[in-house]
Amino acid sequence: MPMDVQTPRKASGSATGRGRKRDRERTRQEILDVAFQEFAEKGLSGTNTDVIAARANITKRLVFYYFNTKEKLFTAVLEEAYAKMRDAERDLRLDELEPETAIRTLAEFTFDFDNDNPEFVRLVTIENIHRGRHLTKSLKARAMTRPIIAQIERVLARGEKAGVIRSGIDPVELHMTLSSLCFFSVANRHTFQPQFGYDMTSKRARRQRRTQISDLLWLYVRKDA
Amino acid sequence: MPMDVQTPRKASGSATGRGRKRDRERTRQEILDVAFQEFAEKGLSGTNTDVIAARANITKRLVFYYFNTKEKLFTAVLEEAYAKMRDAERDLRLDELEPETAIRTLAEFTFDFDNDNPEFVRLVTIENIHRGRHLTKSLKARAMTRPIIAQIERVLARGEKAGVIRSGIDPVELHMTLSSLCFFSVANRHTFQPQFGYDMTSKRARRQRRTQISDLLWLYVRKDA
DNA sequence: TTTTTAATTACCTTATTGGATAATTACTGG
DNA sequence: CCAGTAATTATCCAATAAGGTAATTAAAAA
Repeated sequence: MPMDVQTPRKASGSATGRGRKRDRERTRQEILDVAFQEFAEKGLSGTNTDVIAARANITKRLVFYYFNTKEKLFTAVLEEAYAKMRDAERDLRLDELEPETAIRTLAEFTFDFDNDNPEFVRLVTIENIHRGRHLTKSLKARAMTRPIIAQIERVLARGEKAGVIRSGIDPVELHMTLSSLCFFSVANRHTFQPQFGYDMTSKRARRQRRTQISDLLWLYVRKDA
Repeated sequence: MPMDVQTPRKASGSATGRGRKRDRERTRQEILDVAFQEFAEKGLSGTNTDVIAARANITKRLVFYYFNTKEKLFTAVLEEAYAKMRDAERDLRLDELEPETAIRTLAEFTFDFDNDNPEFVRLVTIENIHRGRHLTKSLKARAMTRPIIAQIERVLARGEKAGVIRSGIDPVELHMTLSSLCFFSVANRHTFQPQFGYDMTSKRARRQRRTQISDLLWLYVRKDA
């Protein structure tokens, strides 16, 4: 059921009345923003390019003018979304924290990010349904993950040296464990809730889960007494 | 790109030549089986009912004759898939195992189930993209989960009494933690691999992850020395 | 056998939707 | 201020696909 398709840009905010200033970057970005929402909401085949155009107050032709195909638009949306997350990760500055705090900060950050950005989680989920074929093709993917893995590596090394973290932990494995726990709490809430009566969106459940995951992650890496 | 749509049932296996015996249950089941594969592969909007019909060697009309709408067919597929998993869970017989073995068996079972049934994982993922609206409507969902939660509860109680498991563990929370870890390793492998260079499908990685999860789960519930 | 019921098919209809063609018009550099 | 470039629109199209109508035929009941 497509929503009502408005005519392009009549009274659009800052515009001059009929048609606004031509601005390549702005138009491109508006398409990306709307497409992000639409793809996250409806998936790849579920998304209608007409609707994207309408919501961005432009003609459909423009969408293809800038992105050529629906798939390429999806790829661009995906890349931008990942880039935002990796940027946020980079600002974490785990190196300045003592090991336990660093691990817990990482856990809480990841949990908060996923919970605050369910559209991002949905987008990643959708990309997995498509077997990651867009991300694989794009392949700036690998480079982007290096910083976070490197940060984790350094925390583990410091903690080991300080005698508070056990040895032999694979930073990628750690990251996967953490991602699993955080991602699931957002991605699978809709099937989990009706089955187990556990509403993961409530403030209380969310805080509890956040603590739980932080504890679990620390338990996983810390050196036993 | 729909695959070539064959004409209905000409040389179909056990048939008599032109058209086979009319069998309500068999036809229904064949539709369900094909639909399961198609939905798991292509999602709800990505699936074409023409293709389902062709692969089941029947006319499209029959699909609607038995299931009325595509959505209802999807719901039926989903219900059957869940039922199968819950059945397998029921056969676990955790009550006959000592606490640590029971926890590890549960962990390994869940891991194996998800890894052996990626189509199931995909189907659940797709249902989450649709915000669980089919499962919610069906609502035999809740009843089906009771057995596994009850089993976990009993294991925890026994372990507590025996002094090997700590108190205060919520069985649903435990189940969620385990599901997260296992589900992610299948559901998100396609975005994880190109980003982190970690191939979760290899025999070695799979065995390692399985052990890892079992250890982590036990670490999570066991009573500290 | 005949009648009835229900499984099955052939064919149709209408809405949707990626993407294409071609004209237009707003900026920009000279 | 004018010409060229590039952003933008209006319009079209062919393929797809969910679901419907009505006839047909296999099996069960009588």
